[in-house]
Amino acid sequence: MQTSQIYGPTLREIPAEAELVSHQFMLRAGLMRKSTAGVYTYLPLGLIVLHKIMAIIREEMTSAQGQEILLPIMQPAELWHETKRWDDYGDEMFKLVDRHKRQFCLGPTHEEVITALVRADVRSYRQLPLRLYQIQNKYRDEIRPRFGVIRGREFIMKDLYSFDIDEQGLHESYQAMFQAYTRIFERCGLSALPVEADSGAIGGDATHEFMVLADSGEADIVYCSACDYAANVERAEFVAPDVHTITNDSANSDCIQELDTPHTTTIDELTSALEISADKLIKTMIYLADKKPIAALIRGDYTLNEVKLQKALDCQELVLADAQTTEQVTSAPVGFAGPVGLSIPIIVDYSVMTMSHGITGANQRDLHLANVTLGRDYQATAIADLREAKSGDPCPHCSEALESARGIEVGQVFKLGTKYSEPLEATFLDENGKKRPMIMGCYGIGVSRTMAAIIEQNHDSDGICWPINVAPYHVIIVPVNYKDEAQKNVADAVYRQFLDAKVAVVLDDRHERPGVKFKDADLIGYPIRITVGPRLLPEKQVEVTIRHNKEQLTIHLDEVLEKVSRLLYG
RNA sequence: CGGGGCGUAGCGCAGCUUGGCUAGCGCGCCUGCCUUGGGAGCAGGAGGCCGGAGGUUCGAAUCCUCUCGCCCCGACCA
Repeated sequence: MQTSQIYGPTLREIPAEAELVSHQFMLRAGLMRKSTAGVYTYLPLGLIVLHKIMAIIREEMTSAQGQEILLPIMQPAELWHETKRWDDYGDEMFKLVDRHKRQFCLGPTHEEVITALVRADVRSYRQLPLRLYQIQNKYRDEIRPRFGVIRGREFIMKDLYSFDIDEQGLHESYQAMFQAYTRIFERCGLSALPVEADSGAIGGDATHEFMVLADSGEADIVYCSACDYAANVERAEFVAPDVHTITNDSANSDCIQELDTPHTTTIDELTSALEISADKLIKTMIYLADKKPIAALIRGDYTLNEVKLQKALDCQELVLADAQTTEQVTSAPVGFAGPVGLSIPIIVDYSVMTMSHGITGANQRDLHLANVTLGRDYQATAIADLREAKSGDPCPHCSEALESARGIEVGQVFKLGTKYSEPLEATFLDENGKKRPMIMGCYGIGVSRTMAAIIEQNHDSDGICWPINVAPYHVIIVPVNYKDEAQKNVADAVYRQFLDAKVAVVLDDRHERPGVKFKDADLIGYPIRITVGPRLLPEKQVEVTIRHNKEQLTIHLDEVLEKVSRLLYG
């Protein structure tokens, strides 16, 4: 291919809308253009990269006994009603109506359709296990599309669904996918970390997310450098404290004392007014769980994790109560809530179990209570792990201090169990002729997002440094002056030589000044650049530049194909 | 959905507060000359419904109302 023929206009300036480097470079290098918020057109170079990522995925899916199919984007509402997700998925789903007033959605995910497909055709355990996958556009009406292709409303995803006869089979499918994912991201030139995760709206038991560590990532994760524990903070657990410590401590505690705390409503104000540290305080937060008020208690210096609280409460909707509700429930202004005397459910974090001299709100204006003790002064409806993990917290496996990082989620694997096969009645007859629901798993990779993640991890100030496996082309040949007969002849000859050797090569045949061509080559990120110029040509030599480390080699024309091939393919 | 910001040439922006001549600048684009090792130079040129609708006014990019779109922060998510 010749660069003059490639439709991929490069931009000198950074488009105002792009915040992340990956987004900026994808636009500047001419890989894609925006169509509307969260929706993009891929141009030739960008599409080649996508195809390369997909090819890697397909190979690994095939090795893991995956079979490719293509499910519809447009899906009927009835299916989604069967699993109750038509409403549960809510505003995030693009919904549409046909001329007969029938309702449809653009698939945000495909559990329903694929389960419906399999239930129609699979009846016997002899037909299982099945691992079916697709690479398909998905649609989610994101509240706020962001970061270019990383949070789009239309995006490309690979999703595989496994159907097994029992837990053991599911476990094998899960492991097979887990390992395939590890290989896929490695081959894409990414360092991706599998972390324990929360299963969210899709539901299910075990789940891991594959995170590409990047400061620009949206997910907060913690990991242990002493063992292999790693988790999304939504999920990261704390070990429950020893029960014996609790009873002993509370027996020794002093009686409740009232503290005058005029206009002192926040943790910060309390610590300075009372001259104590935040770990002596008990934060009481009033939430509305499915519209009913509940109180959640956690130590003053910790952050409450709403995902954990929602799980502990087993509710659909969880929001922090408004001021009015809080005042009604606690009969005090916001900032003076406490557990003593409350008549709503009280969920207590582990951190509060061992606190015998806790300071809490008194449910009365300008008043707090000291020495508040669980079991004596108030009762817990439930005790749970509600705390959000952060750097320095103990690892739940080995107690070493955790470290924190941010990550871009590029893939996730779920054990779904019978969450979809039961409501959708995807069943089979086992060897005893007994009807059983299939045991399912689902496994996704954000393909378009992976492309952005690769750029986040592989770039410098000049542009993208594509890993070879996903580079749109491997080599670019840049004649310094293509109008110069000698340079043109050599450049053309080297180009032909590489073409014949089946190397993915482009020739910069534009009559541009060299600076322009070098800048574009760096921006687009061809792994190897071969410069044909007047300096070395008399010696029958060319200059070979390695994009990712800027290393330059002088190579004789007779050896250029061989040496470059070795650089590329080892 | 709450908070903030922005829509003026393909891209990046000025002009708007205080209404007034033909709406500007840089980059890109076209033609010619010239130049060729890191986004050159000279000369000429094309390109605008100033996001849209309504209003105020003798007169609106500029003021008012409504609307659409885009971006950022937050709550939600591959």
